Amino acid sequence: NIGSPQQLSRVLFEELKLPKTRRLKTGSYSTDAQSLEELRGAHPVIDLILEYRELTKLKGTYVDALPGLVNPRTGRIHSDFNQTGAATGRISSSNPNLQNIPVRSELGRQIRRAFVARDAGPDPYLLSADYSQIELRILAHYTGDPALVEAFRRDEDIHAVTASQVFGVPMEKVTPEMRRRAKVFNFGVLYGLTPYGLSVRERIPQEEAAEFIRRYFEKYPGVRRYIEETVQRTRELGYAETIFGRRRYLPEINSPNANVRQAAERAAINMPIQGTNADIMKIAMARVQQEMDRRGLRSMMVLQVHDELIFECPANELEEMQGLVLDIMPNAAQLAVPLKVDVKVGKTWGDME
DNA sequence: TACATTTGCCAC
DNA sequence: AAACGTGGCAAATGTA
Ligand SMILES: Nc1nc2c(ncn2[C@H]2C[C@H](O)[C@@H](COP(=O)(O)OP(=O)(O)OP(=O)(O)O)O2)c(=O)[nH]1
Ligand SMILES: [Mn+2]
Ligand SMILES: [Mn+2]
Repeated sequence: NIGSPQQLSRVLFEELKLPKTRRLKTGSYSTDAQSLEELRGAHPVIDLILEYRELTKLKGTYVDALPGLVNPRTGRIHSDFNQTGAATGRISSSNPNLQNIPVRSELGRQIRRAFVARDAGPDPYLLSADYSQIELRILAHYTGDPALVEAFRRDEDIHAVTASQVFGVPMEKVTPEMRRRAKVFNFGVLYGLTPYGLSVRERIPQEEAAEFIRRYFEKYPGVRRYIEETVQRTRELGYAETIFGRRRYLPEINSPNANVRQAAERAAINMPIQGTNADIMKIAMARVQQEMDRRGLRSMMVLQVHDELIFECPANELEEMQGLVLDIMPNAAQLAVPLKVDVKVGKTWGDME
């Protein structure tokens, strides 16, 4: 059974005697996609296993599961949005989780296309409003770092700048996939990614990884100061907090166990920023809905995906809704840098422009 | 049958 | 996973 990591591991490492991957805490060898990537070329079955994994993941979690969750009365999927779902202040979504609908692979995007506008008037559309580089903007506010602050006042795209530098290509040649990986790098380094971690993820030598991270902190020196001050402050107070005062208690930050303590330190670095994002979003949601009610619009707020709101709108309300979210969302908080929101419109969630 | 744990992976 | 953070879900496996 390819779906059993235990059985798969026995075939790969005992019967086929392929090179051993990293060890899990139980002593077995990992068969996750990251590890299997390294075995590509060692045996033709590896590519097939990776393909099997992608297909069974999408089929099992989404394609098979979602149709059964359509409410027969409304013909719609009704997820739970859990107000206290996350320790940072984020909400979570369950039964089903609509905050992790695929988007990355083309096959995944096909699943997203199943979410369509239908019930808002005679000619309904979906409208999405997503904050641009949101946690980097909050970081700029916290740190006051000159390079970060200047970049956002000039409306630059830091994810793209990082991509251009890390992949050694001019800005015009940065692809969406490169920008996505640069995003992982930007947030990863900010929240404690180590040279070891980066070397494993990007399959580069640890020295090279260390050099990328060194350049990141050299470019944005305020970030290191933020990290050190935040960890120290959390040690003293016993909690981390957002700009708006939301707290997360982290007693483990004073643990004698170094692993436990360091994990708490990374959580402490993350919480004020991820949590402020959540606070801003909650403020924006309340104000947007209030304004929609006040104007008596037929548009509906249907989804929240952490820094993104999705509305189902009649065609004749699209322009007004775009104006409304662009008035309210960027002004939900006044930070040291502007907040920016990207609006897209489409018939399905999978193709929005 | 019910529930917990482990492994893996989707999203932000 | 010691080794970015925050979640939820499926399948296999183990226990009661
Ligand atoms: N720690 C961490 N946070 C992430 C990661 N991916 C997304 N986030 C957080 C930080 C982002 O600012 C926030 C919203 O995600 P988005 O995909 O919308 O990215 P972002 O707004 O930064 O860029 P964008 O301009 O919308 O493409 O979620 C990640 O891999 N690690
Ligand atoms: Mn965003
Ligand atoms: Mn987003």
